[in-house]
Amino acid sequence: MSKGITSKNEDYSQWYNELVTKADLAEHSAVRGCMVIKPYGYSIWEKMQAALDKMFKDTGHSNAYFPLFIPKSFFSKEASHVEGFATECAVVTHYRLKNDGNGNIIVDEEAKLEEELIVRPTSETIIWNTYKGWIQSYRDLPILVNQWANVVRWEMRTRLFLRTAEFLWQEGHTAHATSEEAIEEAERMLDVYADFAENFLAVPVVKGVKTPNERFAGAVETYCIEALMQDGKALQAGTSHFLGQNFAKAFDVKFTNKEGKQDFVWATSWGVSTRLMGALIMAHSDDQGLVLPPKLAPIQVVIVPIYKGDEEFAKISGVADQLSQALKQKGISVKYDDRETQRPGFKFAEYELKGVPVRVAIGGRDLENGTVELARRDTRTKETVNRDGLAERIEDLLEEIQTNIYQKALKFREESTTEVNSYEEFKQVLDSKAGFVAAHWDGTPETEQKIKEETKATIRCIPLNNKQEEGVCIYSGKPSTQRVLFARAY
RNA sequence: CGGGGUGUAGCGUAGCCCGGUAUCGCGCCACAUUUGGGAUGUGGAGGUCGUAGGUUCGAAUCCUGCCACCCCGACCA
Repeated sequence: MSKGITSKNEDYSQWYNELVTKADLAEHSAVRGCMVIKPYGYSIWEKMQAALDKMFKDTGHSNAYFPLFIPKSFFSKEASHVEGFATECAVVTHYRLKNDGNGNIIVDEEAKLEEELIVRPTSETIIWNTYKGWIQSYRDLPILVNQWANVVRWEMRTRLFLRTAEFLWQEGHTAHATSEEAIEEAERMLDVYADFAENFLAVPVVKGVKTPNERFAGAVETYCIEALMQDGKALQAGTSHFLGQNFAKAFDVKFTNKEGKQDFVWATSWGVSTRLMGALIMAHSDDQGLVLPPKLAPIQVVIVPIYKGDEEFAKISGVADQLSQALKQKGISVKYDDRETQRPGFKFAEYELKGVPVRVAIGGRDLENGTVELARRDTRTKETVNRDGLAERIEDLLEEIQTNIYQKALKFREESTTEVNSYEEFKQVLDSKAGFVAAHWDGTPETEQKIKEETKATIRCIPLNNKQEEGVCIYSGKPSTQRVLFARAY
């Protein structure tokens, strides 16, 4: 491993790519657009899963699993849905290989599937086909199901975690008796995502709704959380959709309501993906490597011994083991790095690269003084502290770090959000400081499209509970009642 | 998918124009000395030059196809 990584100011993209590979999060695989998530990266994802899964369960949802393959005919049942996904679907056409006689393995043309199968890009169709059999009466509702799965979207251009051809995610799919209840569900799950982003990822997000242009294919309304990365580009971190009766109508899912009348079922779907890993990396990390929020760090505390000779090493290990035990009792994950093959400085650099929030170094002087050197990753500061009450102190420090990196990200977002009142100003801000640009918009898809073509900026969302104010559209000059958030986005 | 670029040991590279089986650094292995911010010395191992063909007495080098990655566009979580 070479020393250091590219500075993020020098080349943000390269900084990101190097960070992902050098911090051992993921690497490219032999398959185009697909990544291998390495153990360290996967353990962060597992922590995200655990936290989210609990939040889903706490809001009444259960996990289930639906097939990877979807009959092609299911797709054509919802017009806008098929339009949205058609261009990026992997299709299974055959079910057997054979030897061609020359030692080559080829597709057996005789083993052609009668109906081709789509590798799911999302599961609405297979799930609504299934729900049809589950729902007869209002008494069967609501259905509150989530699945953890992989999906495939044949992307032209991929980036580790941010956009890969195959990615991991969760997708919630719920069915309700009324429109109100479904909207409430979509909003509830948006709140769950925002809560997760802010309290676990330590990434502040804006909750909002998408414009029709940016809406999910098949949705009536798409809610989203938008985060801002350190390069001033926005990242959609999660979406929650109110699907209306679109899928119920496409798959003929009706129920008998309390009045004894037939009605179509109301639906939602919502998801977050391994893209959150990208958000996590780009929101906090620096030129020394990852900065992980303690709540998602696989290793929260690392202990590094600094010793001369076996005897001192043994004594330090004794102190380290004691501290490890005390920390573990508090539910803090700790690693004592007693490798004799690496020197302390090397270890310091390595754990900084991997984003371990707290480092404890114990040396000969500490043995004499009853102290340790306590270093925090977020500020890269260190101090010598007494061993008494150290576990408690570290417990507090972890919380402080969690709060600090959130506050830092929040401050950055606030400084990177600019209100503009003219198109000139709009373009100037986009090019000079980027970030979110709050501007009046006339509400038409045409204007949004023009602005996108001319500036690469899209409307990230119309914030929920947005302040209403009189104004004129920066592009068309037509009247507008509120500002929307524009940004260049991932 | 269109334009541009790259692919040589685990990583980063020289060599390619002008064909003669490969350079350097880091890392790796052994031993010794070291250990409070990426150690030093000595010795050693490791390469079908992305891949498949072609030209040639001979290909990392020339030609063609394919694969992958990076940057820019269109598309998208």
